[in-house]
Amino acid sequence: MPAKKYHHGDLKNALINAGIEILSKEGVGGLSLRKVAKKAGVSHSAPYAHFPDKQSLIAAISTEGFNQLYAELDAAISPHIKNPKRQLVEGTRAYVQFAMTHTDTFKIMFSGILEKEKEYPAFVEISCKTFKRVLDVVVACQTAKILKSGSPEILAVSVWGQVHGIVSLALEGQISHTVLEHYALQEVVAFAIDQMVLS
Amino acid sequence: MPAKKYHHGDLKNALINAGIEILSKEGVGGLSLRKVAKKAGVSHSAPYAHFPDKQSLIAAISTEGFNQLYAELDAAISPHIKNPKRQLVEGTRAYVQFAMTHTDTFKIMFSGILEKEKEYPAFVEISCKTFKRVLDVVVACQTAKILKSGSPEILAVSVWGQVHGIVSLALEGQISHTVLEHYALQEVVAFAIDQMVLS
DNA sequence: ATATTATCTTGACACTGTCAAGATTTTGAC
DNA sequence: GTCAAAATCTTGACAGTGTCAAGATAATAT
Repeated sequence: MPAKKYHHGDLKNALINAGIEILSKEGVGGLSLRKVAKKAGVSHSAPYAHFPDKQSLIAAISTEGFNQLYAELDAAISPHIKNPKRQLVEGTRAYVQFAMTHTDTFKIMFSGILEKEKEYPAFVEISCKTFKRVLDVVVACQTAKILKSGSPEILAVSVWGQVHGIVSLALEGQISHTVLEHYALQEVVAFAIDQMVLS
Repeated sequence: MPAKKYHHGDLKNALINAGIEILSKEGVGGLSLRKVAKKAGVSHSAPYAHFPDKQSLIAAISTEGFNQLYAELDAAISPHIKNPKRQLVEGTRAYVQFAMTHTDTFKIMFSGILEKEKEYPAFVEISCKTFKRVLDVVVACQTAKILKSGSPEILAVSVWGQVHGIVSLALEGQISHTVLEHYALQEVVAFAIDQMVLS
């Protein structure tokens, strides 16, 4: 860390990381461009040299979140090339783990705070890449007769939606105490996935 | 509509309705207390006589949304007392329909914009009541051997999460074009639910 | 070395949520 | 019915926000 120069050197990434940090400490509501700028040690308008507007910074943070999610998913799945069922189980476990560990990043990625996601190519790319990874696992499970045959895309959406929905409801406090007091979220999701598995 | 008096008469509900209207026209990002006040024809501070803060108005709007969701769910389910499977099918259809028709109300209900939902008793009540309604259907399906036996609460969470997750992903544009171009959202959800049904 | 570009600062603007002080109306106690 | 208290609404102010314009500074290219 050199002393503060006029030019920051890597402000763009510094802003993204400052944003992620604020997000985890103050939540989505506490995330402002000016706070991010201050945390990065620059003036309140400096971010505009790197992001055309706040939405664009949010897109960058979300993209970074997706990159991390993909990495964790892949790390959980890859060791089990020969075992489709464990791919499914460990993948969903990693997804739930990510959501619980990086709650607010997860929210900003999926809760519609980012309004025109299609306008951010990097976001679309990693988002599609992630879905493709899910698709791979689903196809592997289909050929192993662990999941029903049929359109793999729809089935992948079903599986992802299943996990995503339960996690989302839990994060919003919509899942009744009687459930979450007796079972950990991971168990609930595992149960749900088990519901879809054949035999 | 009487001419404008100093006292509005039913400002609280007028504010809620103005909020819902703004929500549907400008989305979550366009919802501000001052716009709501203007639309209701009062000064920018008038809302504070009825809501302690913006979160509280959002809670009221969300509560109203849940009331409507419950009503539509119930209307779709009740006609089929003797047929648990149709209860399940028509209930999910109504849920998807609600989300597609009142997209931004749905978002404000479930996307964590409301930060401390537990502090709003009316919200908690209708939210629990809705879950109970889902639970009823699930139990009926279990006794009819249409859904697996086991903890009905977890199963209800699974079913609700399944539908909710797919709908949420679709609303956020996270479901690939190749899926949503060839199948309507209702079909995708129906497929997913069919996946859980026995036989 | 100089011109161009990228980066950053300062200052301003309209908009936001929120509060305080006061005006107006309704309600309740007698 | 009168009058005090409470509820409702307005006006004015404040700090914080996203965003833009103008200018300062540094890096790059010619």
